[in-house]
Amino acid sequence: MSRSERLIDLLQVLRRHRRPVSGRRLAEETGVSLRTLYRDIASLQAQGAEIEGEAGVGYVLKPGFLLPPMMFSEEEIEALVLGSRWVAKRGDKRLAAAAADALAKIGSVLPADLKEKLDGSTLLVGPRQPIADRIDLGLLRKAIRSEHKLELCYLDNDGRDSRRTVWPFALGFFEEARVLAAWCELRQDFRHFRTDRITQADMLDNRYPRQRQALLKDWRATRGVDPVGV
Amino acid sequence: MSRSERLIDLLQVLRRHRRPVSGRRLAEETGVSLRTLYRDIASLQAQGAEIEGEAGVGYVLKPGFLLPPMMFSEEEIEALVLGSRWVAKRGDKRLAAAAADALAKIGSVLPADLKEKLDGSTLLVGPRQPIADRIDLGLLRKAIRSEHKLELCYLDNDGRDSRRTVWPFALGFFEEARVLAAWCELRQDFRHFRTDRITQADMLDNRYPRQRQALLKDWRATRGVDPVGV
DNA sequence: AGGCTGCTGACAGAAACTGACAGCAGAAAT
DNA sequence: ATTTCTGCTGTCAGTTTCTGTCAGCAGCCT
Repeated sequence: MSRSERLIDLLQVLRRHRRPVSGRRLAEETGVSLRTLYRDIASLQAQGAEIEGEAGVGYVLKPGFLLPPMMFSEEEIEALVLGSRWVAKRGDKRLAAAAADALAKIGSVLPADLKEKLDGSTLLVGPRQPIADRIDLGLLRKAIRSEHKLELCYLDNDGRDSRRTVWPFALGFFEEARVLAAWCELRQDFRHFRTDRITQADMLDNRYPRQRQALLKDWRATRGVDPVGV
Repeated sequence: MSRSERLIDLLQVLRRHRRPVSGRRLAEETGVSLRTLYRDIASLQAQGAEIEGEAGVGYVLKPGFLLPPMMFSEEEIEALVLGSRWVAKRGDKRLAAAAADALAKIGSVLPADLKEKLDGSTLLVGPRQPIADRIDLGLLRKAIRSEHKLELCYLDNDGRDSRRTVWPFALGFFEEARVLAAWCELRQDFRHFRTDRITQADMLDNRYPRQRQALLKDWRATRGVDPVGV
C-alpha cells in the first residue's frame, strides 16, 4: 500500500470513530508504527484535513468530505458554478453561505488564470424576492440528516397556529417557497410544511424509528398526483 | 519541490500551451530529466488527467480544471449537491448532463459510506415544465466563453423572424426562460434574447472586439430599472 | 530516409520514508 | 499530588521509493 493510499485509509478510519481515538490504535489499524502515524497525521493536517489531537484524549476528525484530486471539464465546472450561484441566491441563509464558501474554497486553490475563469463565468441566475423564513433552516437540515424528530409550530392555511411533532425527511426547493416534507405524528400521515409558515422548530432528543430513505420512498409512492410533486 | 507539487506544476505548464509540447521541453520547464517526465505524465494519467501523447508531435492536455485534494463541510457538500441537482433539472440538456456527470464523478471517488450520504441527500428541487429550446445552448456558452460573434435567427415578440449578428456575453437562467444577453450589431445596443425563441444560431469565425467582462460591466451599468434585472 | 518524438526496461545513486528509541508536555484519572 | 495515558518532536540507521543515465523500439512528420 502506497503512502497516499494509507493516508486516505487513515482518514476513513478516523471518520468511522466519532469518539476520540488514540494514535496507538490508529497506528495498529493502518499497520504502521506510532511514529509514522504521527507523521501521517501531520501530513493530513498540512493538506487541510481538520484533525484535532489532544494529549491524553486522542484524535478527532471534524466531519466533512475529503475529495481526492480530480479533473472537471469546462462544462462541468460551469454547471457547478451555476448551481452554486443558484443556491447562493435562492437558498436559505446558511446554505447560501455554504455555497459561497464552497465556490471560494475551490477558487482559492486554483491557479490565478483558472480562478479568473471560474469567477468570470457569465452564467447568471435571475433574482427573485427572497423567501422570509422565521426559523433557521440549518436546524431542519440537521434534523433530516440525523433523523431526529422535530416539534413544529406551524401557521395553518387558515391562519390557525398548531403545534405538532413530525419526522422530517426532505426539504423541497421551489421558486416561491421551500417545503419541509415530514411524517406527522398528529395526523399519522405525510404532511408538507412551507418553511415561511413555520414559526418555531425544536429538535427533540430522540430519533424517529424509521430510515429517512424509506420514508422518502413511501412518500414518493403514496403521493400520486400530489400537486407538490417533487 | 516535492513530487506532488511538481505534478501540479507540470499540469499548469501543459495548460499554458495549446499546441502540442514535446516531453523534452516539459522536462526542461519542470526541471527534471526526460525519463522522469515520462513517469510524471504516466502518474497524472493514472490520476485521471486527460493527457494525450503522440509520437513525433508531443503532449496535449484536454482543457479542464484540476482540483487538488480538498475538504468540504457537510453543508458545503449539501449546497453543491442541491445546486447541481437544480442545474440537472432546470439547465439545458448539455449543462444538465454536465451537472449530473460532475456529481457522479464526485460520488465515484468517495468511499461507499460517504457516497451514500451524497446520493441520499434529501434536499430536493421542485419540478417544472422544461423549457423547449430549438438550439443547442452549448453553442451559446461556447461563443460566450471564447468571445465569438453569433448569427441568430430570432422570433420577435410580434412573431416576426429576424436575423442579426450579436456579441454574446452572458446567459441568464430564470424560472420561465433562459435569456441570452448580447450586444446587437443591428441595433447598436444591448439586447436580450429568450433562448426558446432563437430558431437558429451559428458561431462566426471572428471574435468580437471587446472583452466579455467589460460588456457585462457596461450592461450592468446601463440597464438601470430593466425588468430583466439579473 | 531521416529526424523527432513517445514509450519502456534496467540499474546505480539520491532522496524520502519508516521504525525504534528517547524525551518533554498536557489532560484525565486516582 | 501522583500516576497514567496521550500528543508531539528529535535523532539515526535501515528500507523503500524516486530519479537520472543509458539503451532500444515504434510511430509521426517532413
